[in-house]
Order: sequence, then structure tokens, then C-alpha cells
Amino acid sequence: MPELPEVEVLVRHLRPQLAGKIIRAVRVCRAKVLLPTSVAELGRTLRGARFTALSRRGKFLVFTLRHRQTAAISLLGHLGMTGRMYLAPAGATEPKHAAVVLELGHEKFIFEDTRYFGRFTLATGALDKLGPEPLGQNFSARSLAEALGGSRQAIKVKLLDQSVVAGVGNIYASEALFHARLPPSVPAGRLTWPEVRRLWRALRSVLRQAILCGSTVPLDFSGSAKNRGPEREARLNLFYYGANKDSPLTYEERLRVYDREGKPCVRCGRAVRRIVQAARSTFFCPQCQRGPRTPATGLKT
DNA sequence: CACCATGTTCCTTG
DNA sequence: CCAAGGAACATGGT
Repeated sequence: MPELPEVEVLVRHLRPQLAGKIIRAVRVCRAKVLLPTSVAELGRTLRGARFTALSRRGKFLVFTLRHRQTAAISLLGHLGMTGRMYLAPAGATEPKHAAVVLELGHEKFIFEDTRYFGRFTLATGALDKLGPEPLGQNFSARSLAEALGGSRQAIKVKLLDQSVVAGVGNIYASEALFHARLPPSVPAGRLTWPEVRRLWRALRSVLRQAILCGSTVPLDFSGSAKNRGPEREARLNLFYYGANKDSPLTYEERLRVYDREGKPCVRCGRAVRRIVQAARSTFFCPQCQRGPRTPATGLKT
């Protein structure tokens, strides 16, 4: 569950659950997710520390911890493609692909990641390379135009660049371009000012809606018996694909083009197309997302 | 077996 | 320097 909205919802969910809790023991099942931090260093640093804050930056979770009256510790989490984080009862069965487990007393914090592309590290340098938060104050249509200016890279590919905007991934890049009615292949630097403004608004709108939608989804990933099996899976997938009865939004209002190749565009009915850019799938409507048409006639050269 | 997958980084080639 | 393409990481679903 890994783009900005999913991470945001997870952060909001975990924050009150972790606040004040003390790490009694650290168990690392996959040392590679800590890199460049070592198993020994993580254990030494976290054992006895208390969670004091949790925030999000792009797709990263930023945990803040503290030992008795000492300087704050920052811990960076990233879900990669398949990562999940949740609290479970201390005695709960652990998932097959648990990467790190923090024992908190009667509970334990679990970071599981099937593909192990995620991170759980004390090295925070990755944050320095991130661009502005798309929902933050420093992200304006003007700053976006500046970040895109001059680039001949396709706008869809550019949106995946975390130094341009932090937190946009493959799904919401397609969604935002659909919302803004922009063709994914247009060179980023060739967008007109009105188009950049549309894209800016689309990004914020799409991400905000996704957070809103996700906030109404029960995020109980605990591995306890009642949360396993098909029901749990349904809930997890629901985040991206499913319908949520408690939400005022309908299915089409969440993912309008992503993974809809061949299906009718929800706006015009034309078949949604899939292309590959930078080795990733892009979905778009060839009718609604056409480039700026040059008049067939009457254009002087 | 084939191909696909919400992410990131590194390498090569032009 | 830039852009594009591919591979790598590791596992699972269809």
C-alpha cells in the first residue's frame, strides 16, 4: 500500500497507537531493510526508547523516539511495494515475511514486507532529496512550473521523480494526468502555464480525495486470527480497488484510469489505453487526454 | 512457463 | 549533462 495517501492514512492510524510506548526489544528478521544501519546499531539505539512523534514525508514514515531526557532519535520507514506496519498482540503469530519486530510489552509493532523493498533505518539522508509536499504550503503551481521547466522528459515520468514532488507514485501519476486531461507523454517542459496549473490542482485533488477515502477504511492489519484470511485481504485491496460503503465516493471516483486498460473511459467512453514509460505502466484516455492540438489549418510558419 | 505488480537505484548507451 | 532502457532487488498472483 505505498503511495502518499496510503502512507498518510497509515501514519494517522499508527500515531495514537504508538505514542508513549517503549521498545523493550528489537528483532530484525531481514537485515537488508535496515541498510546502511546495522542490526547492532538499531538494537542499541531503539531498545528502551519511547515513541514521541510520527509524521510523513513523501512516502516515508518518520518516527521520532527518545530515551529518558536525551536527544531525539529519527527512524525512517518506507513501505516499498508491499510493506505493511501494524501493532499486534504480543503473542500473535508473525507473518511469513516479517522484516522487523519491535516488542512493546503487551503488544508488538510489526513491519512486514513480502518483497523486502522497504526500509526501516536510522539513516535519514533520503529525506534531503525530496521535493515539496504536494499538499503542503511550499507547493504552488508556480514552483511546479519551475521544477518542470526545461525538462524534455515525459510528464508522467517526471511526476514519479521524488525530487519534483514527494509522494506521487505510479497509480496517482496516471490518475492526476487523467484528472488534468493531459497526455502522459508530453515533455514536462512543454506544458503551458494553464496546463501546469491544471496539473497542480489535479495532483492535490486526487491525493486529497484518496486520503479522505482511505481514512474511512479500517486499517487493522493485525495478524490476529480474526483479521486473517479473505476478509483481511479484501480490506487491504479495498484501499486501492474496492468499494467502501462508508465512503461517499464511488469506485469510479477513486481510480478512474489506473488498471483500466480496454475498459471505457469513465468520462467519454473511449477505451482506456496502456503504454509503458520508464518501464512502468501508464494508463490514459486517448480522447480526454490529447495534447494541445495545433489547428489543422490557419497556422503560420 | 509467461507476464504482471503500489518503489528505488544503479548501470549502460546514445 | 540529459534521457532512455534495462536490470537488479524478492516474492507472489494470474
